[in-house]
Formats: sequence, structure tokens, C-alpha cells
Amino acid sequence: MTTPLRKDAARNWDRIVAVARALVDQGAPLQLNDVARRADLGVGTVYRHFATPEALLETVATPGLEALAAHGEQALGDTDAWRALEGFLLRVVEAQVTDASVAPVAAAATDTLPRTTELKASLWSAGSALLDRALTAGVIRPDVASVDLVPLMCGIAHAAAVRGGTPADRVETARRYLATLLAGMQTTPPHS
Amino acid sequence: MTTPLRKDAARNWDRIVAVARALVDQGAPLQLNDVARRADLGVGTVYRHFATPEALLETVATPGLEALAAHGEQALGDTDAWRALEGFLLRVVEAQVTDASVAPVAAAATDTLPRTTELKASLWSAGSALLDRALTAGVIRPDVASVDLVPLMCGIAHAAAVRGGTPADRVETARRYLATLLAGMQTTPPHS
Amino acid sequence: MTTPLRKDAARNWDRIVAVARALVDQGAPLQLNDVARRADLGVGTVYRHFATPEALLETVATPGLEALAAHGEQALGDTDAWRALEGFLLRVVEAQVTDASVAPVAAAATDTLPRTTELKASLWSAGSALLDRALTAGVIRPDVASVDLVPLMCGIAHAAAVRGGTPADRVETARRYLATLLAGMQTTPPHS
Amino acid sequence: MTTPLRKDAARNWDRIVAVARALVDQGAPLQLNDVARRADLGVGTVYRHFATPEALLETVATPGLEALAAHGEQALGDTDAWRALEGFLLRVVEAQVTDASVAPVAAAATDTLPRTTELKASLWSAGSALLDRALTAGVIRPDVASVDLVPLMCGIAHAAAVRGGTPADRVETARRYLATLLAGMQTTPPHS
DNA sequence: CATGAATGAGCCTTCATTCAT
DNA sequence: AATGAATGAAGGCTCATTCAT
Repeated sequence: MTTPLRKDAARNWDRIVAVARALVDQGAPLQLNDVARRADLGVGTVYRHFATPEALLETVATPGLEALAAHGEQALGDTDAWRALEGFLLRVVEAQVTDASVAPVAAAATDTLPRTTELKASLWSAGSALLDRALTAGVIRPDVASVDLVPLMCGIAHAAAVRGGTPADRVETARRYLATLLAGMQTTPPHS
Repeated sequence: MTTPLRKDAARNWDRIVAVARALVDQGAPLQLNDVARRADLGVGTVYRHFATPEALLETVATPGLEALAAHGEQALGDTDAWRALEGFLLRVVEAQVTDASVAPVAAAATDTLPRTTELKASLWSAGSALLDRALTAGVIRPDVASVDLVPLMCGIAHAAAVRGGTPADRVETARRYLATLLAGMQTTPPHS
Repeated sequence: MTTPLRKDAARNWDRIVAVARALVDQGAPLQLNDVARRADLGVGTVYRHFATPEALLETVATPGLEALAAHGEQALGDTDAWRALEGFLLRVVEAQVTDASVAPVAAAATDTLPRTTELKASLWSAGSALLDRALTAGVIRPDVASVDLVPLMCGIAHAAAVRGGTPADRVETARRYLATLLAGMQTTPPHS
Repeated sequence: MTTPLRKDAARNWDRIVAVARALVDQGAPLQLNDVARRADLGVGTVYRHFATPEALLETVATPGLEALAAHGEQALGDTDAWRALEGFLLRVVEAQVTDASVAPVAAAATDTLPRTTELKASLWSAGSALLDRALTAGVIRPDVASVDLVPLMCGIAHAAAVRGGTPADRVETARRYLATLLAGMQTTPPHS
């Protein structure tokens, strides 16, 4: 797809992404100058690889999004439509709360990298398919459309962030919120 | 409460707040220099009235928060505990979606103005009281605590923003999301 | 000389000077706005009394300068010409080290208040007279002229400030430095 | 010692220092924005080279301090302990009176650049060594300690500044003041 | 390809001074 | 006389981006 990078260029790419990852984990803003200094590279090099801070952020978020997309694919193999949907949404929420690069990318209206667009579309369609199956299986009320899924997960992640507490608290909070929301989507009494 | 402002100072205060309101409505960031220029006032004047952008934002949000607090008080008079809670939460969500100054102030962990703290406390306690009544009335499951109320409303507003669309669409979206969430909180079959 | 102030104006004048004195003692810069706030007066009032920060500083320094001038007069009554000169210079140096308003006013090339000019002239002439007497008495070598006296005292105060330490240390340091300088001015072996 | 600058960067560095030198010579305050404008460079460039005005001032003072430090080393080779000390102190005083960047840096309690700290330490130890030799030679009374040397030179420079006159006058004044002070430090009758 | 110096718009903030009330 | 709101020049600093080396 892309021209393979020269070995040293690939090493630089990795260093940049690693530094960016570390910054994101600390909650620090991604400034390309700053990234360059920490990666011990020239600014120009960073700009060559990532034209904007957004592109770098999306790159940092990519593995997380890929894992979600992969889980989405796999969930379609689950014979229990409800459990499949629930598991998928839980992963989506957890990823946002756990990995600070995911939430802003998931919530962004526009993407910078084609790969990001692909992955988000993939998540979208996985959600859509899982929702359809749940509807077909009659375990869910048709109040929620497939386009609502990702926004709702972003909302839950945001709610958990507003609620505050330690990272672990937030994961716990997000799970509870998701459970309540799912209870509101179900036809039947709570699944568990 | 506060020393009344001199007439001219009051006029400037109003102009500043009006300019800030307009900027917030456009989704523009509040920069005090920018506000000063647009209000055709010296920077110093703006700084005299509002020491920080946050103070100005909170001031812009104040009427909205006051209306919510008033509604909260009033809701306690409703004999239908469920309807009272639902109505209150709906207002909270609508305010956030409708007035761009409300969401960030509601979501902020710390306040700048004492008035903001008061109003947020008032919202908090109104929510708490309404939730308690609903629990006592047995119309709600004890999965959600009073401290979850505001975060959840922030989450819904955020979800509606991520979902996108026109302002009117977002209000509609937020209402649906709230309905689903409430359905998940209810003991009894959906209210509507 | 000056029109007597109305009673309330006099009270304000006193408050301003007291606040300024306190600021100077803390080593804080004299800002008229700041003084006004601390004195709980309008800025305009402070400006009416003191047109510039320098005028206020000179006013704060005035009692110290008056005490020095008085001492100078009195020293002329001392029959021991050397002791009179030494005592005078010691007072001048101590005042600068002890009272932060004195050094800058003494060192300034130009004055704002006529009263300051008067007092500085008085110091000057006292020093001059004491020096002349010492020369006449033959206890001093004619290397130092009367115009050098105040500059040298400023220099010693500055040296003590550069040397650092607690306020008490600086007084001690300044005394030592003065003693050494005086030793260099004497005809005869050290007096004490 | 430091990574050599690129040619253009070196040229800019020179321009900045030259502009700063000129400002200091005029007695103007060093403001980085102002320096940038006069050097016809972007502010950022100036900030890249000198993070603070103090760093720039110290850089401007460096050649002067280096010359003093070199003289200090060399003075230790003089067999006449008194002449060596006197010559050294004279240079220190002259430098302060002649080069407006030296006095504030010498008087400052804390340094910004490591190089400045080095040079000041070097001056300190040269003075200390010269003083020790003079004490050992018995040409000086032990009233003055080595830590007093620099403060006293700062004091003399300050005294000369207060005394006023043309630059040449001030050098002359400072020499006289130093001679008097040294006379006060000597064991034996005045040297000249 | 990599480098990193240079840029400069743009934001923030302070403070001496004026002048309408 | 007193007040204190208003002013706005002035200075500080950051950071995204470009481009010569």
C-alpha cells in the first residue's frame, strides 16, 4: 500500500510514535516540536512523517482502533447476538477510557489519515452488523440506530471522565454506565 | 450581594458578556484580548471585570445554570417522582446541547466564581433529592448514584455533539439518548 | 510653607505614607495603584498627593534624611573633629543599610520634591563642614573632597548589600567597610 | 566546549550580542523583544539563543569577566604581593566603571550561565589568593576578608557612578576611591 | 532524507496615568 | 477632594511551520 520506509526512516518513525504515545499517556499535549526534541530528532523529520499533530495522534490511536476493529469482526462469530453486541461496546468504551488517544479520534468529525477513516468505518459497520443481529434476534428495542452506537460510547467515556477518580475508577464507572444504558436498550430483562 | 456597579461600568460589563455570549454561540474560543477588541474596550477593562477566560465563561453560563437550578427547585414540588426526575434531567441535557457555555462549566472539576460553585451545588442537590424520591417511590433501580447524574448528562450531551447534525437535530438526539438511559434506570416498564 | 491639609486629607496622606513605608520595608516595588488598594483609597487620591512613585519614595525617606541632617548639625558642636566626622558618616551609612528608602534617594542624581533637595543639600554641607574641620585639625589627608562623602557612603551601603546576609549582618559589614575607608583617610594611626 | 553553531546561526548570535552590547552601553534596559527588533530578527530567534535577559547580559559581560580572570591568573606571577593585589583590584573596578554589563553581573547573587559562575569563581579565588599573599607578606592588615573583595569593588564602582561626571571622570574617581580604601587596608605607610 | 535555525503571528498580562462621576 | 473605572501601550512568551544547509 505505502512505499516501505528505509530502515533508518522506519526507526525514526517508531521513535516518534513511541514518544507521542508516552506524551499521550501522561495527558500532555502533542506538540511536534516537543516530540522532536524528546525523540532527539529534527523538527523537520517529524514533520516529514506527520504533517500535523492530528496525524500523529491518529497514528498513536491506530493500534487501539485496529484492536477494536478486530474484535468487531470476531464478535460477529459469536452465536449469542446480545453477548456479541455487549462485548463489542464494552471494548469500545474501555479503549476510550484506557487509551487517551482513542477518545478524541473516535469523537472527531473529520479524519486526517485514510487509515483512520477506514478503521472508523470498520467499527461503524461492525457495530451496525451486531446491532442488526440483535434486532433480528429480538433482544433489543429499535430505539437505537447503528449510527448512535459510537456516539453513545463516546458519551459514556466522557461521562466517566467527568465523574473523575483514578484511571481504574473510570473504567469501573464506564462499565456501570454502559450496563445501565444497555439495560435501557434491551427488550428482555438484564442479560447477566 | 455585590456592590452595584457604576452605570458606565455596568454597561461595559454587559457588552463584554454579550460579546462573549456571541463568541461562545459561534463555538469560538474565549480570548480576553479578542473580547476586548470586539467590545471596543481596552484590554484592561475586560481584565478588570473578568480575571480569566474561565470567569467570563462561567458568567456567560450563569443564566443557564440559574434556570436549571430554578427548575430543580420547582421539580421537587411535582408529586410524580419519576416525572420530576425525568423532567429535570431533560432540562439539564437540553441546556448543555442548546447553550455551549453550559457543558464545559458543568463538566469542569473546579470553578472560578463562587456563584458557579453555588449553582452547581444546587443542581447537584436537586438531582440528589429527586433521585432519592424516585428510589423511595420504587420507580428506579439503585444502580445510579446521585453523583452519577451530572456526569451522565454531560455524557449524553457529548454523545449528541459527536453524533452531529443541526442544533435542532442534536436536541432531538439528546432526548432520545436520555430516554434510553432512563429506560435502563427504571424499575417498571418504560414510562412513555 | 505648604497649605495645611484638611483633616481627612491629612489622614489619607498618613495612610498612604504608612502603606508605602511597609512596602519599602518588605522590599516591594512602590506602585501607586497597589498603594491605593492597600490603603483602601482610590488611585486618584494617591495621585493627588503624590504625582509619581518617586515623590512617594522621597516622602517615605524624608524622616530618615531629616534625622541625618539633624545629626549633621549637632555633630558640628562636637569638639573632636575626627569623632564628629566619623559619627556622621556612620549614621549616613547605617541609615542607608537600615532604611531601604534612603539609599535610592541618596544615590539619585535628580530629586522630585524640593524638600528632598533641601535635605540632601543639608547633608552635603554638613559633610563638607565636618570634613573641613577635620582637615583644619590635621587629622585627615586631603585626598577626599567633600563632594566625595555622600557617594562613598552610598558605595559602602551598596557593598554591604552585595555582600549579603541578614539585615543585621549588613549593618555590621557596612561598619567594617566604613572603618577601613576611614583608616585610609586618616593622617594619624587609627583613632579608636 | 559547546556544539559549534551553524554559520548563519553564529552570525545571528553575533548580531544579538552586538545589539545588546550597544544597548547596555547606552544604559538602556535589555528587552529581548527590543533586541530582536533592532537586530532585525524574529523574537523566537533571540529566545532560542538567550532564554532570558539575564543570560544575554551575562553573555555580553563575559569578555570583560574573562579579561579580569586572565589578569587575576597573571597577577599571581607578580613577585610584589601588594602591587599584584592593587593591580588586580584596580582592573576589577575599572571594568565595572567602563563596561556597564560587568557591574550588575558581578553584583548579582545568582547566575544564569554556568560560564558566568565559573568566571566569577575564578575572580573570587584570584582575589582570595592575592589577598592571602599580601597577608603573608605582612603588607596588609587582616581587617578585610577575601569575601569582601568583590563587594567592595562593586561599592567603589557604585560610588563612582553616584559621584557622576563623564565616563572618564568616573574612572578617575574610582581610582581615587580605590586608593583611599587600599590605604586603609595597608600595614605600611601609603605605597605611592 | 534529515536537520534544526529562523520566523512571527498571536496570546497573555501588567501598570502608569487619565478623567468622568 | 475623592473615587475607581477605563485605557492601551508595552513587554513577555509560545509554538506551528518553513526552508536553507
